[in-house]
Amino acid sequence: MIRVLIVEDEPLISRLIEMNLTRAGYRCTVANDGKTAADRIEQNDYDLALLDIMLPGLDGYDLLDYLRPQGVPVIFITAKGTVKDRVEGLRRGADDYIVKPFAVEELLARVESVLRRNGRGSVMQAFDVVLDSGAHTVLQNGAPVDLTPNEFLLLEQLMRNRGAALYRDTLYERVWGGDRAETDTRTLDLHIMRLRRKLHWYDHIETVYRIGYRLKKE
Amino acid sequence: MIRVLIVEDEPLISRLIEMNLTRAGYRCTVANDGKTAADRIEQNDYDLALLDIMLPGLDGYDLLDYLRPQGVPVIFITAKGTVKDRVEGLRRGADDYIVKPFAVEELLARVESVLRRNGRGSVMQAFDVVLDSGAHTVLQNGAPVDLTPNEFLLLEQLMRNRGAALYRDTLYERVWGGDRAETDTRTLDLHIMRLRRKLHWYDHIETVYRIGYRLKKE
DNA sequence: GGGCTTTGTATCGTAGTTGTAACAGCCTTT
DNA sequence: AAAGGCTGTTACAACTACGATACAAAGCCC
Repeated sequence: MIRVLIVEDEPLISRLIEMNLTRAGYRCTVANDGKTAADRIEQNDYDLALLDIMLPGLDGYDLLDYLRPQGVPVIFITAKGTVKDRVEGLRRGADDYIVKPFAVEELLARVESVLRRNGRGSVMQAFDVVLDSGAHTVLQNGAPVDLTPNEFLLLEQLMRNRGAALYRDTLYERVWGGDRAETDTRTLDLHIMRLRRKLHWYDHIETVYRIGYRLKKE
Repeated sequence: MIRVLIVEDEPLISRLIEMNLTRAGYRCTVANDGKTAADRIEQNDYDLALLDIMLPGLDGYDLLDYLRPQGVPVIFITAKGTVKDRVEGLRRGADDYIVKPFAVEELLARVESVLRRNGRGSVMQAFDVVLDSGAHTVLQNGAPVDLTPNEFLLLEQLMRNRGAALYRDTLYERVWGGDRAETDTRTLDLHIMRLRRKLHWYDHIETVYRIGYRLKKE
């Protein structure tokens, strides 16, 4: 279980973050000001902290000083996306920053990326496979499976959206990058085939004709 | 149940949208201005928001900033169909836009398309059949039914507009694409037949002579 | 640079899907 | 009741999409 501390004085924002991270499988704690945040930090171990810079009482920079010695990675949340703020945050040792307003995808991506860099990630399971996005490992029945980077990304997408039919476009976009608009190549099919072969998941990964692919539920 | 937030200050328009979406099976909430919309957003989870850009108080762009972080897809409703507005809306992260005045069919089509792209398929039920547009599956008495893509789309249309007689033109347009203006082929009848046969729905799908087809209500 | 892995294109075969043609039967109007 | 248009059904041929293999290009690690 990955514990995340959210320090943010705007309830609207903190609730958004909490909701989305909780839904993504993280355990969240929210603090509205620097003082209570410091208390929480003293009493608990966190795997990640999201800090608003501008806070009543102790500000984000102060909290960073508490957290860094503990080895807790920090992502700053800042309203002003000025270069100055950004540089200042990173200079002081933040792992990343995110500018309000932000897209939820971006938030999740950064959280995951930071956790990954720090050796922590979310763990997903489907059938006989356990995928650890932090450690970048895939185990099948406890035995490691050797996947290439793209195969890993593809599997991650399928597992993250288990049961849903994912459109070819969507998969191309999420695995190969947003600029890619290919629908006429066999690349995706090829990678699906390689996944099926490596995992012996010929039945578990279902083809949805003319739509895309879907990871069986159950 | 799919929840849709409609933010629109012209009662005539908002009522029109609400009526049609409600009839199509969505649960709607209407807000007349940006402030109340923000309140609603805070207190509820929505699966989709339809935002008029020009609003008293907070405008559509402001609301977009609240909604995007939550992962709520957004469709802008704009009076001015200028290229500039469209681009601006999409650039800021809207999923789609629709220009006033609009056809109801277009509205429904865009709503559906956006929901689908965002993986929020609706689950509909009629008689012994459950259709999940997200997973792209159809179950009859719990057993999966194998439908081809066009059969699936056709069934989806019938179920979404249960009880209403759908014109042949309308069905052609929604299933086969808007550019198609064929009324002289047997294609639609053929697909209706295939649906009736696969689902044993000889009575449930009714023929409306000279008009089109209708899915029986009860 | 050499050998390895990874990736993507080209290609072919196959399975699944689709629509037209053709005809039979039905509905409605006159 | 007859005529004329509409719909139901079948069969088949064209078409599209996917699975699979081989191979070449690109990246990577010594």
